[in-house]
Amino acid sequence: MFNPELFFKALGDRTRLRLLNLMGEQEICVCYLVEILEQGQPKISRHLAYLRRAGVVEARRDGKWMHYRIVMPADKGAAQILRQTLAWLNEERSMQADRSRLSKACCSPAKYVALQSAPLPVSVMLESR
Amino acid sequence: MFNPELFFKALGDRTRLRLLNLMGEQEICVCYLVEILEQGQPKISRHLAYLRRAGVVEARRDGKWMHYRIVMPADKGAAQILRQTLAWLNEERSMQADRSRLSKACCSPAKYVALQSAPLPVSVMLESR
DNA sequence: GCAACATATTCGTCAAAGCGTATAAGTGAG
DNA sequence: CTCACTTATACGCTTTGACGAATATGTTGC
Repeated sequence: MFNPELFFKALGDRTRLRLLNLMGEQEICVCYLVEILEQGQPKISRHLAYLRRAGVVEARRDGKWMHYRIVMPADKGAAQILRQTLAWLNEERSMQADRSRLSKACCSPAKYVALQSAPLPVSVMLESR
Repeated sequence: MFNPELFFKALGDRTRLRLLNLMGEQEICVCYLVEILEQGQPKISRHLAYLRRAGVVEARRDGKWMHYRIVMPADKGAAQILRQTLAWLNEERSMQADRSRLSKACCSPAKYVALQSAPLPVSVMLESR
């Protein structure tokens, strides 16, 4: 029982698309999202809540931090469209720029005052072992 | 230069999804849309205008009548998502019911007072030759 | 317990969008 | 030109949603 209207409403906002783009395949901490998008923390939080209500993302608590990840809808059709959308975003220059900034931030979090003690995304942690 | 936000906003409304579902692969007259959805004519017209602004449909005038059809966006990613969305809608019971009512209305437009002289969809015209 | 930190929610305001009613615009028939 | 018909738009109203600022909630360490 999936609701297409709610699903597409969730995708109909630039900030939310940018968030989904940054989550991509991997879980990511809210503090990175705030830092990369350069938008107020409450704004990011509200959009994440919207995405969660729409069933597009899930959250996991890790001490003080919250990690968000994309969750593929049980509905096959919705899942396929979501995957397609992520691939589509991948081709946009501004979305590529966001991901590029994320990589940089992960490599040297000390440069970003707000990220000095932030937990790295899983993929970066694996790479740096 | 396609705008994902606008595109998804266009898909984020139940009435518009129903309209797209009815247009499917074929052009269709506004009067049928009004009749099948059982919604006020101005409402339908407004949603069609929204879809047109978003670049998802195009209109063709035919005397007093206006025929709308889905137009695949030039952007490859958007086109693919739109196609998948239509296929997804195809699986919904309520959407199937809409299409079923459309077929019935086309077969016996006389039953629908408002459709007595309405132009048939192209595919029905071909079948009835 | 408290203080510091990360995140979520509330509040007030504003713009966007949905709706029904009424009306305008475009077309064809007479 | 006028009337009948189809579709589009304007108007007023209500709801939704986006935003920043302030505040609340939840966690860790002391």
